[in-house]
Amino acid sequence: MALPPGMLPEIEPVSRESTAAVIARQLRDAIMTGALPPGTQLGETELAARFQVSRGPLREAMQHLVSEGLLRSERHRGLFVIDLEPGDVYDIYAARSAIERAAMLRALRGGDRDRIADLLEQTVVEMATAASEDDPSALSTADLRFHEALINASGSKRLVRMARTLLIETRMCLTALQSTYQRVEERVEEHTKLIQALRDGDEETALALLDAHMEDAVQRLAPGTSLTDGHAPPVPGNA
Amino acid sequence: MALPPGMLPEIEPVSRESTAAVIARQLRDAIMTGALPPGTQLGETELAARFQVSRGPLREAMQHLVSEGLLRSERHRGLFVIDLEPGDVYDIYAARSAIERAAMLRALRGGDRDRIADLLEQTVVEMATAASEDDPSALSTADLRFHEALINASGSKRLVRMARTLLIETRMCLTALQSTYQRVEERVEEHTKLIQALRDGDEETALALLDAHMEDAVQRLAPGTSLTDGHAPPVPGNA
DNA sequence: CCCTCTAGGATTGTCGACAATTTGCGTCCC
DNA sequence: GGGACGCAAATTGTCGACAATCCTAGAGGG
Repeated sequence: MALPPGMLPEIEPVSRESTAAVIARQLRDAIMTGALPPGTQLGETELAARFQVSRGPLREAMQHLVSEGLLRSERHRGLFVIDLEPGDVYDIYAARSAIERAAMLRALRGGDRDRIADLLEQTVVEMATAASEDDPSALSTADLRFHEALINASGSKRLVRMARTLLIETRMCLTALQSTYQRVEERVEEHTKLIQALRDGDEETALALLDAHMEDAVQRLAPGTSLTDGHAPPVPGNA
Repeated sequence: MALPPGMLPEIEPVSRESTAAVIARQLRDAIMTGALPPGTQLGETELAARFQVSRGPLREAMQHLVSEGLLRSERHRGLFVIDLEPGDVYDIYAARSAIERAAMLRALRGGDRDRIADLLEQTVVEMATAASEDDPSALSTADLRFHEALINASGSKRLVRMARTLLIETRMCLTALQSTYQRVEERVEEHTKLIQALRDGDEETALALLDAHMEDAVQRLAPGTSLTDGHAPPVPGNA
């Protein structure tokens, strides 16, 4: 170990990521941003040619996305990008509400409230920047990064893992219904208030704001449904 | 459609499940029950021979289990059954608490409280039977089935999906620390009270009982940690 | 005696080809 | 003209072999 530590940061093996992981990430992004619209069929042969790999690694990537819930697989038929029905929007936000509530609780009680608040504020700055530049896509990305950061801050491996798919699905929702969104100032403001409550250690307010945040989103994306009262989703595409 | 409906129930194609899914399920069970102890290395070649399939479908099954979090994959090294550290126990129950709280809320507000309560009571009967026969393994299985039923009753695809891995990990915990468990009557009683609160629609009591149930389990499995106050897990194996 | 380098074995990663299944269309019979 | 049957194309499922990578053990040199 002749090299002093800290000199060459992040010098990692040329291929630190498996081929399948790279492909999965690319497809994830494509699905998330809407480049691959819901319902499209993904042919293995075609994709293998596009990525210049064999069908083996590609299948692996696809299966990963299937188990994440982004693709649905029909045996001997093909793989399709999931399409989100109104019932799914309800379901996604109900699940997110559960996860983020838990994450917030752990952040509140975990100790480093100020450090976490600082991290979150960073993403709000990104939101504000995107808002001032009138870039809805970047705004949604920053929004999601806020929630991702909150969940990461919880320090729970499993909350993080479970949230990954949910946040991607959320992004799909936002992409699909980008236009019908609220005033950007309001959207930024909601997050700012959330951070303040966290910084103050005000559990009741923080959880209430979080619930309201989710409730707002659900009512905007799937009008007529509600998280708090157990009102049935319009299209119950659930098990 | 000459056949009257309801006559031949569940007549499905001979092989409705993919090969990989069958293998994955078998391995899942083996891991869950402790037949494959934590830390075991799973060689692809060896397993492929045991299951009499090629490495293709087998790899697919393995990758599925990896993404579920039951196996950990070290590139070019092999696949290993995860071993749960005390910090993981904390993490598992924190996540379960979040999921089951949400499921309980939806069950409470969803409508069919009595129907759900009946379903749950069925699993408690299983628990009582296992208890009277002094079969700890069956008791744990029934216990898990209670919670699985609760989450299924929520009607949320995503809660169900996220809970699957958690319940398997819970089973691993119970298997590993089977002996140090509480009085069986108490264990059955806790679930019974939970059902009663659900049937009554008493949200406050139901949620409090659920929290207490989780807190009890965590303190038994990982003494010194607590879910409710944010007390740090002893071995923070988290990100 | 310790460190380094090298060769061996074993395991995973990748590939191309073959087999099984499904779907859609064309044809034939009624 | 309507319906059922059967064929063919396309796609997924499966397989065995080859290549790349990593750990281990041993010899050699300092």
